[in-house]
Amino acid sequence: METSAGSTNKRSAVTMHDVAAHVGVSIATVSRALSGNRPMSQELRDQVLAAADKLGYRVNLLGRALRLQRTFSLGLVVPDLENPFFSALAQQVSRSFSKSNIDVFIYSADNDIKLEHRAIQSFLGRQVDGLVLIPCHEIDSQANVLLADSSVITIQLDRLVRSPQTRYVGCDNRHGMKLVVEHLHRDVDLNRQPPIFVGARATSSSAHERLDAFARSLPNAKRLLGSFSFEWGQQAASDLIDQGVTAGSIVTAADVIALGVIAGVQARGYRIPEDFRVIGFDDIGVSFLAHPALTSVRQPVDQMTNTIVDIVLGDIAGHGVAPRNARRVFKPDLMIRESSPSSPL
Amino acid sequence: METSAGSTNKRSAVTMHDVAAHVGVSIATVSRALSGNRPMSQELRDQVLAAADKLGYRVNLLGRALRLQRTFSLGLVVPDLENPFFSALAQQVSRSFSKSNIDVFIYSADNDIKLEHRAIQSFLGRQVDGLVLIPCHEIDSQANVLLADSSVITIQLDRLVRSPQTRYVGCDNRHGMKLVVEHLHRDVDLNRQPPIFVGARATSSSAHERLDAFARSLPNAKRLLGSFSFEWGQQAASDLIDQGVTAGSIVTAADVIALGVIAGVQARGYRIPEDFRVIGFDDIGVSFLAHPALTSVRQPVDQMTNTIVDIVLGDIAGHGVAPRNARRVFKPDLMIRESSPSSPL
DNA sequence: CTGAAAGCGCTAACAA
DNA sequence: TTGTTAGCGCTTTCAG
Repeated sequence: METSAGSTNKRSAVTMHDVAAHVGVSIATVSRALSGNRPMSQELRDQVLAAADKLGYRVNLLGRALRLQRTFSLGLVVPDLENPFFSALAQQVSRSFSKSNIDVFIYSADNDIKLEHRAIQSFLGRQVDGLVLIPCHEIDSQANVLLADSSVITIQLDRLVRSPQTRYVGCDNRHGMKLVVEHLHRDVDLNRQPPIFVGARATSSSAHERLDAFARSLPNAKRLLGSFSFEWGQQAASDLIDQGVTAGSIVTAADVIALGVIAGVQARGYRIPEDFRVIGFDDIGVSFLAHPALTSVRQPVDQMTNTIVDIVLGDIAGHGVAPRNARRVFKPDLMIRESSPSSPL
Repeated sequence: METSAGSTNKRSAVTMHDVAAHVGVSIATVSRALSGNRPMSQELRDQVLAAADKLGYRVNLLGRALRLQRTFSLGLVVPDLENPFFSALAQQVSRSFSKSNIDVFIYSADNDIKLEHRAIQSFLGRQVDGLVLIPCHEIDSQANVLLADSSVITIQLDRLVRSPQTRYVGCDNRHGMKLVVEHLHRDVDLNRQPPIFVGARATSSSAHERLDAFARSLPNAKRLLGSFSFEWGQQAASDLIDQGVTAGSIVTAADVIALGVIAGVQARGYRIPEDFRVIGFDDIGVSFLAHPALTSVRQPVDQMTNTIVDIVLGDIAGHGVAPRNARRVFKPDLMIRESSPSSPL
């Protein structure tokens, strides 16, 4: 009576031995019948298949993997699923692999370097065929990335740890920021709406590069640095207005920040884009929530994730893979919308 | 030269045999030293540990799992990670299990019943210790849920497939809607701002229950049904205004819809809450993006996910688990904010 | 075309 | 305390 009440899950699944016994053949025959890539008599195969179906046989992928030294799986470690950009990326990576025979498993590190380590250890221990990492931190994640890379093909996505010898797929952040700056010079009266940068502290490569590119182009512009969050954008807007700023072209390091800025600006009664222009970065995830619609740098996510598929499948097939230090960086586009239109105001 | 260029990942990992040989003991000793739960001499243990460390040994969890018939893993299948409510749920499930020794792996079904099936097959084949499912579809997912439930402890989260005998953890949608209706009766001039429901077609139990509860309480109210998306909310707002509606209390079936309604209403120049009140459901994910802040029914997500942990750990430990048909439903709260304040306008 | 047997890496029962 | 061995479920030589 101490056993589970009402639970009748069959933990001891039916194995190939059961199927073999049922038909009266060897397990080798069952294996061949199921895999289908060895010559054998059609009627025996049909018999085996029927028996497998009848008994409810399901292959134990652990046994197969142990024998094959392949798991047909990929681990994806993301810093935080509540960040809509990362969840959108995760979704897109999954979707790109769904056309292949590789299963993508997502692990959220919850912005915790220890959990990130645990995720990688777990994936490696489970012998994934590849690993895609969006590192939590530009410095602290380095050891984690190297650990992964030493055991299995690993690709960093979006963010890049300081380390020369690891594969990376991402977008050209500097180019994206260049597009933004060109837009400002071309379409904006910068005397009336001077540029202001609301970014994130440089704890990740994307924060780093976007800030850097902006600062080089517009070294005299005001810069505020916080985190990749809505709250920070909101607060930055509030701070600016408290400082007496009543107009400007606010360039942000991410759409989530831009959404916060918009909310903060509007809450204080200013208009977008008449008083403040707002420009985002990423153009993915929830950026469609912005009102007015957000001018933003669109990352070429499809290209990025398809490239990852190519690299991983290439490595598995074993033919001339991207070298270990390959950096595949794609050029983003600027999507001009209402929050910073292409005409001076 | 046809081998991978520059790739030197060691696919053949170091095993217990290597460690054993290095120290000059049997693999059993290595196993005992590493697991640490068998009596053995301290110095030998230290020796083994040192060797394991030196050689870069990492346990192969496939081998262990095959032997133990346990994987210390849980599969979580979500319909769609781009829906911020589901990604927030996934994050919270992960977080709740991070305190345990169970790893949570997330699989996105991309709202596709075939992919959902593949995810479940993959998890079952990989012998997960448990499965948490947010089914894609109230009807079509039934076979998938039953498949899962027949092999391993499985818990449906948030959405419930039509089937009597499966475990479920969720929130009391009818009670949540009741709180909303009470709020309307108590705080709103319903002659000036009559109730309107903007929901989702009843293809999932949550859509179903929320609609049903609203319709029973306010049978004469206008009802519009679409999907769980921002776009639908936006369009519904637009449609209403096109129909000549200029004021109302818009009750939605989800925050994502509410955000769309807010955008749609504001785009047409109406004010919230003076013209239209807007009330959400879930209060999780990106609902903080709303401006004005969104009055919403808050799901008790912590309670829900902690309950899942209890059920799963209980099942694994084998002591008197929740029966197979257990339904654990938690009462939500109404969070009253600016989009529908507690005073008539 | 089919079967016997080895072995992927691990743990635990049994011996010593 | 330590070693030997069986076996978890599978695929694949190697014989027949």
